[in-house]
Amino acid sequence: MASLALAVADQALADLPPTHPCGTCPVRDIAVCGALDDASLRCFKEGGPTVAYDAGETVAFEGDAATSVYTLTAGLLRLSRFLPDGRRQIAGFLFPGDFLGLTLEKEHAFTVQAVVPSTLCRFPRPRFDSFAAGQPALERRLYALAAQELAAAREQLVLLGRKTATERIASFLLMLARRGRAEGTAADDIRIPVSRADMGDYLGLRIETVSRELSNLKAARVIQFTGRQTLRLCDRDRIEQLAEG
Amino acid sequence: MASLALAVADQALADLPPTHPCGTCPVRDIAVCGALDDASLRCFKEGGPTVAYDAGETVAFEGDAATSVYTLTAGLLRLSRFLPDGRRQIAGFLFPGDFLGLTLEKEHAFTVQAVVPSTLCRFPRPRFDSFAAGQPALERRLYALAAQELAAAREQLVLLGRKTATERIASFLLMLARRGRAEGTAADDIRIPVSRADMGDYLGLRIETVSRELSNLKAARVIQFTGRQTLRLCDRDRIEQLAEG
DNA sequence: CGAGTACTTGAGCGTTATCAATGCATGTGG
DNA sequence: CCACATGCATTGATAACGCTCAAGTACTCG
Repeated sequence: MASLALAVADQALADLPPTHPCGTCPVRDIAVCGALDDASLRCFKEGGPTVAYDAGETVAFEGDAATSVYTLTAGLLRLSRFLPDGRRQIAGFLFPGDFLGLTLEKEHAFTVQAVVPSTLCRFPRPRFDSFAAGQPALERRLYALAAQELAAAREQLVLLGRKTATERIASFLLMLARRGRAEGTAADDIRIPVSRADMGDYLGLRIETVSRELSNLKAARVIQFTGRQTLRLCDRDRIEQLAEG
Repeated sequence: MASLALAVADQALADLPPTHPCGTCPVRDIAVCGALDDASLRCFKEGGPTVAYDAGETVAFEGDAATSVYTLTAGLLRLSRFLPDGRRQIAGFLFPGDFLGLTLEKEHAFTVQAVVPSTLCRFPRPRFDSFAAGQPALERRLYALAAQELAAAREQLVLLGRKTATERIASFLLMLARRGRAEGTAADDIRIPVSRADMGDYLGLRIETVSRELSNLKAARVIQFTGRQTLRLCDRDRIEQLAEG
């Protein structure tokens, strides 16, 4: 399946001019652009710049006019909302290949920030919309992405509304394990790509609680730290049990 | 805007055979079907039955094969997830005109139940998918709906992850007020269409907490009950302040 | 009018938040 | 190379918010 997609992408790229920016795009086949053939892509990308952000930099503030949409080509972004007194909720993370701009609203509903140095491929929204209108495959892909994000958000609703701190941490680690596996990491090796603070604000917990729960799992020999951001699942059955209550 | 949509719908309906089920559909112009002209609609709906459920009945269980999609024509549905020990989280409610089936997954991710007696317009999924493939307007509408649901789910993430009980209740009441206004109710009159139990499981609170918070708002003269399920906002500024922390 | 269900109110407890201190890397300048 | 600053993570003590358990009240419907 993946190899088929790659083959198709290679085929398409073969016909792109050697200097075309999409020729070296690391997420060419997994991003929305994957819905386009080479001729469309060539036209599509004409003039759209690539932009880079350092760790911590803000791509867009909540309330800003959403004049562009993006594909994340490298790095990691977070979508967050701030309450007036400083409380923060992270609504989700964007990984390479993910699309930023799954909305018809004219303003950003969340603040978008780089967690680590990141690069994005930018498309002015009017251009993107008019282009999409003539490309049913692209629109279908957008729908598929939105449906997928919706499912993920609803899973997170269950976590935030009804799971205990232990269950939240266990669920989060399993989610990372799943993602890591998809990227080819050893099945039980996990890299937590964010700080404890981001983890807490994603899971609806304070940073101290995150730390304590991780320490509990370590003490129970369910996980084993191999670094501050890396760990190994020692007892996958147990952690799956913990994640579901 | 609404009147324009109605005019277009009337135009289209004028050409439908008098006995066509869509002719009397109360949500004809607001549902996904609104993206279709009369000829398409006539063909689209051919043979798809209307189904009815009593309050409390289950339309689909989590894990069931999702063999159909639906438009809710009357009533109210809830999407819920149950944890092994009986905890329940309601991920959302569906109101008349809403679409059930915004996913490409083959199984239902949530249990769907009628909150009050409800009727749905059913479409076998294979038929719906093949039909949609030839109707860009329908696919665009699906994307719009998914994007809208995604935004709503992310708002709810903020509520569940970071808001206090008081803030959750206030936010919920304002949401109902907004919805009521869209349907033409007096601006500050609210009908809570669900039980306290449903309210709690939607807001990540216990039923007792919901009750207590409502009592607090009543004691503070911010709201005034006109019935168990109906109330009036006496101090909208205050409640908006409460909702945002 | 009576039975059953839904909702409200109360008392006490537990999980997680808050406040505070300590630990542990990494980096900088003397 | 070490002293120190800085940023992030861990650990501890205490408190608060919302949960649990229990009783009481008020609808709704036969």
